[in-house]
Amino acid sequence: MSDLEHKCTAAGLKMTEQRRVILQVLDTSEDHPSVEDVYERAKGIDSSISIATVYRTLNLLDELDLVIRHEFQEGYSRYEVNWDHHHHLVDLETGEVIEFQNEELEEIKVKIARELGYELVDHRLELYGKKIKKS
Amino acid sequence: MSDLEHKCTAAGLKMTEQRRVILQVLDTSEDHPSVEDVYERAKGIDSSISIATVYRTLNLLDELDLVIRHEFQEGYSRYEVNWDHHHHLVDLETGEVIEFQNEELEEIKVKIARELGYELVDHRLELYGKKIKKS
DNA sequence: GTAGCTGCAAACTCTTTGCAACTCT
DNA sequence: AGAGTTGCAAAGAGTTTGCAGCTAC
Repeated sequence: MSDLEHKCTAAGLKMTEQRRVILQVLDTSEDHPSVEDVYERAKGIDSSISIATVYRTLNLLDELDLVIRHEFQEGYSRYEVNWDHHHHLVDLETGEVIEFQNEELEEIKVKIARELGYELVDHRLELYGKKIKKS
Repeated sequence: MSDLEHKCTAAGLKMTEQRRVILQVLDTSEDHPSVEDVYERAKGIDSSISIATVYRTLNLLDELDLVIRHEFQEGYSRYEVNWDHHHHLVDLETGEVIEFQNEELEEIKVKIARELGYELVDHRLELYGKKIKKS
């Protein structure tokens, strides 16, 4: 039983076949799949699954904070398992998404929020860039 | 003639009555209005305006970088005039949006991108927090 | 047994678009 | 005059939902 499954049952969710499949898809995806992507991959394992179930499951996982929903200005959502905290750099030429972490950044964000009189609960940072060509 | 109007005509856009109204709305809005908000405010000035025109105009202004489109995880876009560069802290309890700037942050972002082999073109940062209560 | 979950299809929200009429320049 | 713009209504994309049947617990 996977870590994700544990967390779901611990939260009181019934572990149905469909959910098991969706969790497996998320668990083994190295990218940031859209709902459609998750649906297609899940259908490869169990072709009877419905996209409504994918939507409902991803919404549940998002509420439980087991998954992170991204809106990279594309008009739809993309998801990833909420393992470690990191941010994204989107390659504007290829669409490739690169993950990174930066401790200095984390400290500054907390500091900024505190200076404004706020306790930081969540935040999002996305960088958009072009690859530097060697010349 | 407003600064925004100047930039639009300079970009080759025809200055129609509808555009003048939309620009005026954006110019005088202190918040981050949705398309619906802009539409409602514009109708207050010229009730014959259509929401399709608002969508088309905001898309044009976004392409010209005269306006910034935000997606605060709400399922729709919000806009603001691209005057000075800043970021947002969203109050999770009231929905209030607070603007801030931070030079240190700007430097780190450029540095992170460069370390990943990228030239920073654009970026978005949003903080989500709760007001610290005095006790 | 039953509360919760599913698939289906219809509905909903936000946004875009084809078209004929109109209007800036 | 002519290219660009508009309002309208229809269509499109993404997402949610009501319902009857099914399933994990």
